[in-house]
Amino acid sequence: MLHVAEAARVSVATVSALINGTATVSPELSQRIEQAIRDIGYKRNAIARSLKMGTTRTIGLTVPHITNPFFTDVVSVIQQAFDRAGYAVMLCCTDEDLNTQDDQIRLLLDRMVDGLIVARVGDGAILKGIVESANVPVVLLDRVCEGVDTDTVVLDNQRAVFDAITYLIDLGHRRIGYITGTFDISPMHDRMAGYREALQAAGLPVENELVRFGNFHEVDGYNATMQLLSLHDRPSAIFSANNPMVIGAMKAIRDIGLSCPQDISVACFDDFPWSDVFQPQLTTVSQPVQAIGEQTANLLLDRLAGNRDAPPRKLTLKGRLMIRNSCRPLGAVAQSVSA
Amino acid sequence: MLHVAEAARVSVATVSALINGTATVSPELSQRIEQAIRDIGYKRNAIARSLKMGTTRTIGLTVPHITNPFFTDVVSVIQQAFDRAGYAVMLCCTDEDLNTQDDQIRLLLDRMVDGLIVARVGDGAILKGIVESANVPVVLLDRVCEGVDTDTVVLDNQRAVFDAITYLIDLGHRRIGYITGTFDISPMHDRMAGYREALQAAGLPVENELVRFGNFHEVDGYNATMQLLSLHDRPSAIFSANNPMVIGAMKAIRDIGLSCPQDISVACFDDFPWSDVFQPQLTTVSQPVQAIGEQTANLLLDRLAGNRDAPPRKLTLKGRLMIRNSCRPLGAVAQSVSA
DNA sequence: TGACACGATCGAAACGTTTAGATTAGCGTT
DNA sequence: AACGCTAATCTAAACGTTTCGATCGTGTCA
Repeated sequence: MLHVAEAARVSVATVSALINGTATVSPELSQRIEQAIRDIGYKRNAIARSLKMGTTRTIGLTVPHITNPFFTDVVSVIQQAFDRAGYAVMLCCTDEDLNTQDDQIRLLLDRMVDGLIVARVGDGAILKGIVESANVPVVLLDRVCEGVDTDTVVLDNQRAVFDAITYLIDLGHRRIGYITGTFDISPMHDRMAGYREALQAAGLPVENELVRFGNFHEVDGYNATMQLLSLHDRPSAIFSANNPMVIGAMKAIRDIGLSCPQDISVACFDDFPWSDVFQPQLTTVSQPVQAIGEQTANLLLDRLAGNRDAPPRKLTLKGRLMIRNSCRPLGAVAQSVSA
Repeated sequence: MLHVAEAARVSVATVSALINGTATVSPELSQRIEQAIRDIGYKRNAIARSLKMGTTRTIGLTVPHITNPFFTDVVSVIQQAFDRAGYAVMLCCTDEDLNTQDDQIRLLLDRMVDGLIVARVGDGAILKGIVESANVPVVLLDRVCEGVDTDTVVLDNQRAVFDAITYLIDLGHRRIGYITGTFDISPMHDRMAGYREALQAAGLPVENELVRFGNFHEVDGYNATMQLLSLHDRPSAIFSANNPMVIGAMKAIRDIGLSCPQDISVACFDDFPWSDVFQPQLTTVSQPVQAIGEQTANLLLDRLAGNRDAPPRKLTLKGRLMIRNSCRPLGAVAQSVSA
């Protein structure tokens, strides 16, 4: 900017005024300045601007895994929304690791991001401290964090799983295997509650041997399913509480020589774009990713626009059970077995 | 830092020296400073530091779509690599739009990113100008850019498609539909060359009616396949040059009442994590995403480590044909038809 | 004609760091 | 006792902006 000012024989203040439109500058000088800008190829240094203004027009976004299609879709929507609003997005993947997450959030705050969207991981204690000491708005995505009182967008997970399990029960299933991630994040907790609630509502027992834990990855779903299928009285249906693990479940079913839905019914949380096309067409709980992404972005953009003092807002969206052909009525299975 | 200095009764220079270890500071002052840092909860302002140092420890990454599993995987690997190296990643999705891409790259450069990874879009002319005027290292990912002489990581696309089409020909297919994206990006150009080459090597004609263009999205694959299937003499196999479009192709096949591989064989570029599990199990060209991501990151990290003057390096990796069950020997098809 | 308002422009401080060079103190040498 | 050397510390400039308040013509009005 100094060079531009010199070339146009004006002060830097005038150049700044013209660029930002913060004061009127005469047509004559305007033209000289614009010419100089073109000649020199001047670009405003956003870092210096950020330092002076105290705002970076950048937000931080942390998600557990970007390869999980749910997060991929949501990240994509969020990225577009902030792009439209002239913000850049710094993306971090925490890989479901607490320390990584804390490091990354600190990194983002050091860089003076104007806001933060966090699909958190693990225990919320440190997060709570960070969020409270940071003086930027934070939106929690997908996962609530007890004790952290801030804007949040989540799904009604309990209800969604309740519906899915109830559907299986209505089909005649009585022993339903359940593969879950660890309970330290709220969706896993709430989904499990939906499982329990559905069984209890149908007067069925919640059997510990039917509930298996994994660490969200495909391999965990594989191992969990192997265990479920080697049970003495094996389940007739399996529900996976997330989407990568169901791939593992399907591999286990294949490797053990069974097939879905003939031998075992399968449903899971989170939809795939190809669910309609490949066999078996999975019955899933579909999350409104577009809405989730947009609402999350809007909550943060609203805070960034200055609405800092409004009380925390919590948005709860509804999932939708997408019934396809991966679950069979148990009557039919029983018949074919007895036949 | 000023407050810390005051609280510890030292100068800011000493605080800076201690924090960065750029000079020895006495145990006594060290302790006072560290205490003050803890008391105040001081965090170094990375923006001010960047302004002074001329480096942000941030890189920019632009990809056409983050929802394309290929880019998702690569982005994930790159993100991890830079995370380990202490860099933040600014992610931008260009949505295959040239103007969006140019805007985003300019945005990233204004923010003084230390380096750039670009999976480019459209015509490379503007990109060329931007890259040359930017004085940061740039690595081209997945797509070369004629005229832009910089580090590049690509797949041997022509060879990969040659292998895939040759495989189909060996199965007995003679009329092979080909769905491609526009040729302004090098992979589409090279893949098409592989298609031609394979046909010519087998003495088969390249028929225009069998080649359909789309804009990379699922819906384009759908439309293209609809056109191919309504041809008077319809193809016995279809190859999709990217991965979202094959989903559309499968939907078209289903909607028209055909099935794969019984009625039509299908193969495509880019693997899915679930290809092994769902039916039909797609035969695909698998890219070594881990290696691509790592090599790309390494090239840039090497430049960032100071190796600026080495000549541009171009890495070409090999794809791998994953043969599954979505392609049928044409003999068998012919028999079942004639039977 | 002098006072005044107004529009255009500029000078300089500030944002929070890093760092070159100056200063100071302590200590051994001669 | 004077000197020089080293280690520790500090002063102040610089990075590239924004912005407050000052300055300076110019035209208007009493």
